[in-house]
Amino acid sequence: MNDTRTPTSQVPTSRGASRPRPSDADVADSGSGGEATVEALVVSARRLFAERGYDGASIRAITGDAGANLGAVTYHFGSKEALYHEVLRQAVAPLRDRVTRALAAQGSTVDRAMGVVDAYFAHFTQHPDLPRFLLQEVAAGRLPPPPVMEAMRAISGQVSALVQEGQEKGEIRAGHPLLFVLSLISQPIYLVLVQQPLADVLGMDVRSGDARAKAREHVLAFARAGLSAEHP
Amino acid sequence: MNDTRTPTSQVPTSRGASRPRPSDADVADSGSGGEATVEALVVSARRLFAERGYDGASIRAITGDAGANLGAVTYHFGSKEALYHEVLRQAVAPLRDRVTRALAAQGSTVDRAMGVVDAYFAHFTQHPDLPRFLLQEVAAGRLPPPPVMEAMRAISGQVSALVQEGQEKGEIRAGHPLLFVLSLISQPIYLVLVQQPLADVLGMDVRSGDARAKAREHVLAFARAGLSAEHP
DNA sequence: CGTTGTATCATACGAACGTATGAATGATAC
DNA sequence: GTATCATTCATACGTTCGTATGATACAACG
Repeated sequence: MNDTRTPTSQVPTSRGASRPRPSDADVADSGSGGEATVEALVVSARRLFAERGYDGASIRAITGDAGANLGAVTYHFGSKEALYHEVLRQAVAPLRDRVTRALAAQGSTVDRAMGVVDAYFAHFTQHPDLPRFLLQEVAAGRLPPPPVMEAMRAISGQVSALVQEGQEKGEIRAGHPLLFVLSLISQPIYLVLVQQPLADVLGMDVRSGDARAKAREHVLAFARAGLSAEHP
Repeated sequence: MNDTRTPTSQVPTSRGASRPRPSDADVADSGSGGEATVEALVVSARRLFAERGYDGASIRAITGDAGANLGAVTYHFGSKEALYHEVLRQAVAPLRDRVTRALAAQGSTVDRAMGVVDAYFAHFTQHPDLPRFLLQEVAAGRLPPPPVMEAMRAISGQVSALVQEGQEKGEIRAGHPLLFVLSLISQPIYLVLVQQPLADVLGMDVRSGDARAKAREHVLAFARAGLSAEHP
C-alpha cells in the first residue's frame, strides 16, 4: 500500500463539527434508523472503557466490537470524549437513584446508612465494571467529567445530611459527616474494585454465591460498627 | 526535512533488545556516568505515570521532563514497560517496610492493626501520587506487575496473620481475616485517593495541616471500631 | 418516477506513539 | 596520542490513533 494520492486535494480548513449531527429529538422515535447502532456503541464502549481505560479503548476497537463502521462514533456522538461522557452518565444515573431510594427507607439513621452501603454493594455487584470506571476517573487526577461531578455532589450531600441527622439523634459517632460518607462508601467500592486481583493473587473469589454474601455481610458489619455511637 | 535515506539499508531483522544494555552490576559504582540520568528518569516517570497513567505518559514526555534524550529509556531500561515496573518496584518497597515495622511494634492486636492503617496513611500522605498509581494498576483489570503482586501477597499475608491472632485472643470480631484486611486498607487508600476530587468538587481539602490530622484520626477511629470485638 | 436526508461505508490525513539506528561525545586506559 | 567503551544525541521507521471526507445505500415522501 504505497502513498499514491495527490497532495493538492487536501486543504486544512480548521473547522470543527462540520457534519450535521442528529439531535436527540430528531432520533427519538424515527424507527430503527441508527438507534440500534447508538445503543450497541454505548454497550461496547462501556465494556471496553472499563477494561482498558479511555486511551486503551480505541474507536476502532469499540466500533469493531459493536459491529459498526469506524465513523459511527464521530457521526452519532461527535467525538470519542462525548461517547465517554455519555457512557459515564448512563453508568452513574442508576446508582444515584439507588442511593436516593435507600435514603427514603424506614429505620434508624444507621440502618438507612447501611442501606446506602448496600445500594453501592448491590449496584457494583450487578455492574462489576463500574468501579473500575469511576476509579479510573478519580485516579486520573483531573476534574471528573460533569456527569460524575454532579452525581458525586448529589450523593455526598444526601448521605452527609443523613449522617448529620444521626449525629443529632446520638445514633452516629461525632465527626465530620463527609469523612463518614467516605468511610462508608470506601467499603463496597474497594471490595468490588479489588475483586479481580483478590481472586488472581490471593485466591479468594468473592464474585460468586456464598463468598459474595459473606463479603457483603462483612462490609455491612464493619461499616455499621465504624459508624455506630454505641462504642467508646 | 524530506526522506532522503537509501531504502536498502533497512532490514527488518526481528531481533529484540539488540543494544548491549549495562547490567545493574556494571552501573553500580561507576561514578556519575548515566546514574544521574537513570535516577532522573525514574523520578519523572513516577510523577508522569501517576498523573497521566501508563499510556498517557509518553516516553517523549518523560525524557523531556527528565532532561534526557529520547532514546534514554530504551537504552537504560530496555523498554517503557521495564521502566514502569522499576517505578512500581521502588514505589511499593518502602510501603511494605512500613507495614512490617508496624506489625513488629508493641501493643494489642488492634493497636498494631491501627499501626498498619497509620502506615498506609503516612506513606500515602508522603507520596500522594502512589495510590493513584496502584489503583490504576488495579483498575486496569489485568494481572498486576510482579513487584505489585509480590507486595500484595506479603502485606496481606502478614496483616491476615495479625487479624487471626486478634480473633484468637478475642480482641477482633469474627470473620474472614482477609476481608478485615481489605476493610482496614480501604480506609486510608480511599481517603487519599479521593483527596483531589474531594477538594475540587466538595470543597473539603484534607491535604493540609489541621484537616489532614482530623482525617487521619477519623480513619483510625472508624477502622478501630469496625475491627474491635467490644461491640455487639 | 425522482428528490431528500439519515445512516453507513471505505479510505485518507496528520499527529503521536514506542522503538531502532548509527553517528557524536567524552572519560578512562594504555 | 590513540584506542575503548559507556553514554548521549538526532533522526528515522512502522504502527496506531482520532478525526475528516466524499461516495454510497436506502427509506420516506411528493
